[in-house]
Amino acid sequence: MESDWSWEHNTLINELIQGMEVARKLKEDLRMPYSVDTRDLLVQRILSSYEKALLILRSNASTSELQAMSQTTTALLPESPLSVHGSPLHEDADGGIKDHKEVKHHSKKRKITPKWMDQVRVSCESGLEGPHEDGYNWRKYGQKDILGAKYPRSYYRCTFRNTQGCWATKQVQRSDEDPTIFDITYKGKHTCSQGNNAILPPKSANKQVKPHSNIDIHHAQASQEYLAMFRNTLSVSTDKVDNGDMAYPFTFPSTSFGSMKQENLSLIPFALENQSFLSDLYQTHLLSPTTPESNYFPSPTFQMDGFDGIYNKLHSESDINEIISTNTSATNSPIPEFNFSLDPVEIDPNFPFNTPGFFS
DNA sequence: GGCATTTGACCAGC
DNA sequence: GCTGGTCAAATGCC
Repeated sequence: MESDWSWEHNTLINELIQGMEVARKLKEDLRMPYSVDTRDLLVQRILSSYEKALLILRSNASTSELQAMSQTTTALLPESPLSVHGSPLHEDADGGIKDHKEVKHHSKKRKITPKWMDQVRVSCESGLEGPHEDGYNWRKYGQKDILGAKYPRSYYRCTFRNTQGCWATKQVQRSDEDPTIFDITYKGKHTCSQGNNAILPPKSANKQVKPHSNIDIHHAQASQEYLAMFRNTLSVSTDKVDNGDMAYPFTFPSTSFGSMKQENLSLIPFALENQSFLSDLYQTHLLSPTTPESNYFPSPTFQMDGFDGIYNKLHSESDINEIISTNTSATNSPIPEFNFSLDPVEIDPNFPFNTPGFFS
């Protein structure tokens, strides 16, 4: 009980601190000839922090529910170990917020589905292709016109459903507002061999996936999902649990994620966003707009397990919301346009850079 | 031929 | 009765 309150308390404090930090940053920006976009971004972040803080204060939800809410964004990863039962955060179909909910299974037609679901938003710069490359092999089994929706909803299930009994499914719904955005709802965990993969499967041909035994399954899946989602210059955001679609502008490099080298570093913003000093570090050292693309990620040692290490540090809703609440800023340039403020860095001198998993 | 996709039908929940 | 989710036959592709 006490720990429950402690968790809420810490989350609340974190949100308020974050809001304060961003407000301070905005204040600095107001003295500089920064773009309106940058200021909008900062304002959005401030509002987001305070909304979340208020939500915590107002919420009648149990601590576990709040924690579940906090973890919602980690569930950007379809394979995140999330299990939320009957959270009041989930509205019905009319409410539109269905990030997680218990899936009933008492129908012959509607087969048994695992007890968690997850929803992510994926936008594709091309606007033409669906976000079907998420690292798993899916087989489309249906398509339905949804009432009130401009575009039909597609239903996919794991290719290995029959061979390996994998009951993971996903639904893909193109957004009415922005056809380049797809709402993807994942249901069920992959119990097939894909679920154990740490290595992104090749985009080509046989689609066979080789297992990787050394990486924790969830993080492996997480990494894989991230990689796959961004492989085609996708930007991803989760639906805000509390207030719709506010997103922070962010664009990813139009480079292939097929090899887990420097390109993978573009995942880092997700992990760093909420760690202000890390965020600043990233923004300054890795994302300088004047820096050629090849120099975006100057540290060749900044690799995937480093990301995992950072990913491990993410626990609160703000962590993840900051990380994945992104928006597409599509450009035709091969060099991504990062709508971040590039402020001077204030690196915590006590930060343990030698922490295992950080600069590995 | 094998596999994936399409699409109309079926079923259960509301 | 309407709607969403799933099934399964038909079809297409490699």
